[in-house]
Amino acid sequence: MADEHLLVVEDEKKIADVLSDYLTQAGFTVSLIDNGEQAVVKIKASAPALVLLDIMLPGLDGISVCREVRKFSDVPIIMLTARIEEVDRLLGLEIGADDYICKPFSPREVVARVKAVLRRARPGEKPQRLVAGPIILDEGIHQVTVDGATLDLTPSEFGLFHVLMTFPNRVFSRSELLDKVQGYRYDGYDRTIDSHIKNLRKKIAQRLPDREVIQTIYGVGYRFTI
Amino acid sequence: MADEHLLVVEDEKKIADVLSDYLTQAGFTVSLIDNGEQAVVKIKASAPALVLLDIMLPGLDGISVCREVRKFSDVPIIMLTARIEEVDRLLGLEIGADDYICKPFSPREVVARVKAVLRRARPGEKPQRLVAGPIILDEGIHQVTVDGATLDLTPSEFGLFHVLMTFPNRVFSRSELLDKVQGYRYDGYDRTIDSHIKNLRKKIAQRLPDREVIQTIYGVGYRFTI
DNA sequence: CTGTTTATCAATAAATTATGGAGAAAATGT
DNA sequence: ACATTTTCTCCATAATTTATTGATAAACAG
Repeated sequence: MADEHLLVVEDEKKIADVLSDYLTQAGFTVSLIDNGEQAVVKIKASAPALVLLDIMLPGLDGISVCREVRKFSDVPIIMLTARIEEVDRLLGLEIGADDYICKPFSPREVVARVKAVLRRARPGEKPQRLVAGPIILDEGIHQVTVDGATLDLTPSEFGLFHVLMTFPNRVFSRSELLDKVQGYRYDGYDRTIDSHIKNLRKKIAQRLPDREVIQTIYGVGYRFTI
Repeated sequence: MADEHLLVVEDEKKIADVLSDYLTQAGFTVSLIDNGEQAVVKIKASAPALVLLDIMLPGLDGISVCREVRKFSDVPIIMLTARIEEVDRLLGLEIGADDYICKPFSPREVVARVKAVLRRARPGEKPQRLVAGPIILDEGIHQVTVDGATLDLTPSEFGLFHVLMTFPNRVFSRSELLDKVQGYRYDGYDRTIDSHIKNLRKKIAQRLPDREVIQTIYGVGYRFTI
């Protein structure tokens, strides 16, 4: 098995360690996170192959984490729940997870499910690349290239550009962009987006000096155009 | 956003007020109820578009309210809970809520979730494009095109044209147009609209020289005709 | 013809966005 | 755990865009 990187989000250290042990032994590389906020950040930054996500977490709960993540990534997510009845309810909430495992689970089962989900996720992969003229945004490797040259973007810049590129021509308001990029459990200053846009524009302009790829719609927001 | 009516069931006045403020600002109409019994009656009577329901209530608690309501209505319900652990418990109870938000929550999050639930609940979204002959107004990309050529409109011009185009042939008075476009100001000078109409006409005329798309009804106002 | 309504113009006011930079926060390396 | 680096957020202010207004001319209705 190729060396694939998994992220386990679990606050009970004992469970986390057991999972980590078995998964490592199965040939995966495993990172542990014990809270929701960090999980979202980590997923955005490290783009794991799969996430094992406990529902009960301190701070941002698993359901919210899942929702957040789905705003910027299709990474496979397996939810860990305390009781079987929960699964039905979860399915109704459309949170976008790929599988559910109930506690108490056998490590063997977890490994099997992880492999199953990975197998399922691999072939018909969703468009992990957004292409617009000379610009290519590759979700998988978390990288943007212009005419083949890589742009060195920060996480926020990447997230922002990703949202904009998913809907070319569509205008996004600042608060929409804030929501999509950082999640809505956040009270931020609209104008922070301006700063990121400024830096993003500067980096893009290094490679595409003549074109204004990100346009300002006065009184409304920003949009991306090829 | 269409003017939609929400019901907030919350006994802590401070929280209720904050919620009301933010939701109102987001364009919703909000009613407040501070106890469960009245909530059920109110929901039956006023058929709100969505209910925000605190779990801890004097008298009939939120869970019971939710169950009651589900006997006669599918109105979307978002539960407000004090602790994340409660959500796990609630998920098992199958009370029929559409989403859960834990305190303390940011108003931004609440607004976002309300919109998300409404979006999900809404069957077919409204057409986001208005078409009239060669003229297309696209709300999503905030753009008006005439025969494929883009018009560069200011926010007021766009808003004005949007209102006019929603009801072709209907005459709008100046104060009506002022209200629809800016919503908040009373002290506005009717004749301001004239200026905007002038500029709008000029921009449209560049692409449609022969037709008078915006007509003046002397002593009444303006109307849009194909 | 006369009073009223609308059109146009351009100066000024108001609102929005751009930008640079400082300090905070977060991530990273040791 | 600590120091270093990177990134994020926010603020002040400059630059830009849009809105408003009043004056005046033109069009309209009776």
